[in-house]
Amino acid sequence: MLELAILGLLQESPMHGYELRKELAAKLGAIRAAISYGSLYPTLRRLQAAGWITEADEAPATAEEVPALTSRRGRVVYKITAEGKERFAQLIAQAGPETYDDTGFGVHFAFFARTDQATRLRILEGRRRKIEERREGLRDVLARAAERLDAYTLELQRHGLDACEREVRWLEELIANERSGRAPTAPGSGTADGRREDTNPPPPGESRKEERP
Amino acid sequence: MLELAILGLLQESPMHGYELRKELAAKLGAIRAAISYGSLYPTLRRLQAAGWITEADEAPATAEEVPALTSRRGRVVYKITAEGKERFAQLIAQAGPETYDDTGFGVHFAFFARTDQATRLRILEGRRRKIEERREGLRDVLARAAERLDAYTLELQRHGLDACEREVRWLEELIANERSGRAPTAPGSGTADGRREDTNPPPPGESRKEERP
DNA sequence: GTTGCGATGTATCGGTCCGATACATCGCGT
DNA sequence: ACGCGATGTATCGGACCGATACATCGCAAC
Repeated sequence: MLELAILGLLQESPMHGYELRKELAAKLGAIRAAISYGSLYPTLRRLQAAGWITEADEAPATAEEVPALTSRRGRVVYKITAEGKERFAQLIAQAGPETYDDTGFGVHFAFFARTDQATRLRILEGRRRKIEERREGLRDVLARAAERLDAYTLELQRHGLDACEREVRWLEELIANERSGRAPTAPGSGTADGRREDTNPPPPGESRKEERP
Repeated sequence: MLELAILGLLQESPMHGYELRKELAAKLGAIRAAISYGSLYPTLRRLQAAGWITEADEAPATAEEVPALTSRRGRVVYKITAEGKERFAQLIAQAGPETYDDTGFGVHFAFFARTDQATRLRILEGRRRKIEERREGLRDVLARAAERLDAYTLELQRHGLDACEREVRWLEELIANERSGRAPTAPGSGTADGRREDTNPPPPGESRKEERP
C-alpha cells in the first residue's frame, strides 16, 4: 500500500521524505493518519534498491558553490524512474483482496485520476460488495444476537451499520457516474464545473514551486 | 488493544481461541475485521505467561473416561484470573493517545458496560476532540488546497468530512446521554426499554451454553 | 547578540498485528 | 467409503507504527 502511494505521489513531482509524508497526509487525510517515518524511510530505500525510484540531486542551478569539507547531507530528493511508472501501473491495475479494505481502497481511490475507467469500475464494485457483506454481518448480529449484547455494544453496531449503508449509497452514486462517463463529482455537492470529455488527465501542477536552499 | 479485548471477553465467560475470535468479530464487527490467529495465539500465550489468564480444563463432568495414550490435545479453554481482572480494570481506566484512534476507541467503547461513567465521559470527549481535529484538517484541505487536487481525491475528502461530522454528532448525543445518566440508546433508535437506574451491570448471560465434547 | 524554540529533515528499533500456510479432527451427506 | 466444510491450534515473514535520537535553520524575545 505504502509502495503504491509513494510511487503515485512521486509521479506528480519529485519529493523528499518529509514532503512526501505531508502530501500523503493531505491526499489520504480522509482515510488514515499520517504515515510513520518508521515505515516511510525503509520503504524509500526498498523502492530505491528495486530501481523504482532514484535520488535526484537538488538545485543544480549554479555550480560555483564548492561542496567543501562539511559534506552537507541534508534532504534527499527522490524521483520516480521509468520502471517505477511501470510498477505503479501494474499495482494500480491488479486488484487483490487488500484492494477493498479501508486503507487499500482509499489509496486506490486517491489515484483514480491515473486509473483507467474499467479498473475504476471494478474497484468500486469490489468495494461495494465488501461493504455490503459487512453490512449484512452487522444486520445479522443486530437481529439475531441482540439480547446477548449490552446497550453500548448495540449502539456501536447501529452506528457501524449506518456508516455501511451510507458508504454503499455513496459507492452506488460513484458507480452510476462512472458508467455514464461523467466526472466523479456527485450532483448536489457544489463545485460542479460542468462538462469534461476526457477523464484521466495527469492532474494539473506538474511544475514545481521553488524554495531557497 | 488485543490484550484488552481478550481480557474483556474472557471476563464474560471462559473460551478457547476459535470461539474468542468469533465473539470478538461479533462484538467488534462494526470496527474492524476479525482478528488474525497470527496475533491471537501469541497474545494468549503472552497473557498466560503474565498470569492474567489460565487454562481451564474442559468438561470435568465424568472422570471415568481414561485419557489413555492418544493424549487428546484439542481445544484449549482459557479463563481470566483475579490478576487478569485487575489488569483489565487498569487498562480500561488509563487512556493513552491510542485510546482515541479508530480501533482503540472501538474496543474501549465495546466494554463501556464494564467502565465507570467518569471514564466513559473522558473517552467520549477525547474521541470527539480527535475527530474534530481530523474534520478541521479535511476542511482546510478542501478550502485551501482544492485546486491542487483532482476530482476523485476531492470527492474522497468530502466523503471523509461527512463521516467526521456525522460521528461528532453521534458522540455529542452519547455525551449528552451520559451526562444525564441515561442508557446509551439514542432517542429514536427503537429498542428503548425505558428506565434503568444503575448503569454498569455485568451484562446478562454469565451462564454458558453447553456443547457436546 | 545570543539564546532558545518550533519547524524541517533523516534515521533506527522494538513491538503489534496481519495474511498465508500447515495440519489434525469431527460431523455429515452421498 | 469417501470427501468436504466447519472446527481448532499453531508458526512465519512482513507491513506498519510509536518512540526516540539527532542535526539544521529561521526567527523572535531578552
